[in-house]
Amino acid sequence: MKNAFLLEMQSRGYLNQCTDLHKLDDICNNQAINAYIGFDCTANSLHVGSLLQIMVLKLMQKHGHRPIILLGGGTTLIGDPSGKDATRKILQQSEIKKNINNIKKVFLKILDMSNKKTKPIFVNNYDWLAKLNYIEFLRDIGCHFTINKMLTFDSIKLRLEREQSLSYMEFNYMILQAYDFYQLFKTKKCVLQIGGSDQWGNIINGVELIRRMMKKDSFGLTTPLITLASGAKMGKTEKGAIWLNENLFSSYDYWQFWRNTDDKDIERFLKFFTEIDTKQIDNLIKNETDINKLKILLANETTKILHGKIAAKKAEETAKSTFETGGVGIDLPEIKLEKKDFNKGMKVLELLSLSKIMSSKNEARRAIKGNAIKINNISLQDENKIISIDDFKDKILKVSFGKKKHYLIKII
RNA sequence: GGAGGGGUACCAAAGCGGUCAAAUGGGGCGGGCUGUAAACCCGUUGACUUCGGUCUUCGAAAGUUCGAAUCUUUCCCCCUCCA
Repeated sequence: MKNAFLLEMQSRGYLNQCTDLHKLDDICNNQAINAYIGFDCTANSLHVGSLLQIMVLKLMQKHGHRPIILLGGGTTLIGDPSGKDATRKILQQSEIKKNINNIKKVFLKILDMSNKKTKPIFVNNYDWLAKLNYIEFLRDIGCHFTINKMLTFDSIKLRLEREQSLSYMEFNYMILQAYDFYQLFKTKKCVLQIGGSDQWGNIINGVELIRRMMKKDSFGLTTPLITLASGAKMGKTEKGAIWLNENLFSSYDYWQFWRNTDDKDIERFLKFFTEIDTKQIDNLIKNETDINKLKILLANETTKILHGKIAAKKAEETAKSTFETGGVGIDLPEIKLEKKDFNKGMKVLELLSLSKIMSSKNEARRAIKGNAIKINNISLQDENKIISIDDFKDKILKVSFGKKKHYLIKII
């Protein structure tokens, strides 16, 4: 392999499987290619679980190739059964549209929009899928798929083996995705589809379909599934989702997320999620004795990519003043309350629940009993304490829950 | 369509008339140790409370009972086998 793009894919650990790496290598050496990745639009933001794919798109741009971003308004209506035990909830179209708009913002921030040659193309498969005629589709496309083979794909097989029901609607998902690739191949000269390793089946179906329909070569490539050192999937879980959209997850929290990376993950993550040269990363890993410095580097670089330099700097400084000197950082979440509420003083329980720091008074009580609440860095023992104006310094009250969550209550 | 099994908290799963706001495990959150790490140990995990209690919750509704997650009826949903 000699193509710079693919070599870097490899050295960063982005390569998992490819339909024909040698041929793809040749093609990439001779021309700039268009490649696509499809993103699921069930939520109104992507989370870090999708970040690796986005980094791949960014890397393509770096090497002069053009990314195509498929925001699947059509397929989201169906729901990919890959890796799922149960049918997803069915979304309304209007909701999907909203999601797409919001998700798109992240790409505009991360990817380079200025270079005409590599400027990403956004497509929505609703545009072609919605127009399909059922009978025609079955005759033209459906005839290329055998049930025998479809049943052998993991997305289907696992679901059936676990005796979970699979609707006919979901069963069709892989055909639609194959059709997407075929469309993009035909209309956008897209020769490569990239996806997570769970997409392998869906991807090779597309490659097959293109071969059958057009007698032409196309390629599929998957990235590895990233698991955390703890074994958990990255970015998931209902409560702890690490959203990429800033309105759902602040740049400071994002910085903190990376700062708290497991020691064992640090090398992989530097390669996956930053643009630092891989040789330089190897050096850092070898020579840096303070792993926390690497974590800060990781946090800075990742935050820079998503939220920009200034946000990264602010987050770093806030972390410094909050964790190292116990002070007050500018980037800490601010909660504004009115002055008149404090005229007669306010019970801490009231304050904690009203400010949404705690979701209920009971929870606040429990936290106080568990020694988890600090007011202006002083551990709070008395759940009946009354907070008055005098407790504020320069109209600001610092409230901490645990060691890591700090809030500023501001009087207005 | 016929026969059987089942729906319990974030998830898995016990309970099968009162001692059940519901065992246990996982997850979450917090505390300790540390390095804002891991591992480990401990606590906590429905809401409100004047801390005495009060209210809501075991698929839904109605009923039996002094008393129901537990019994009865109807309905909804899921699974297995047969057609």
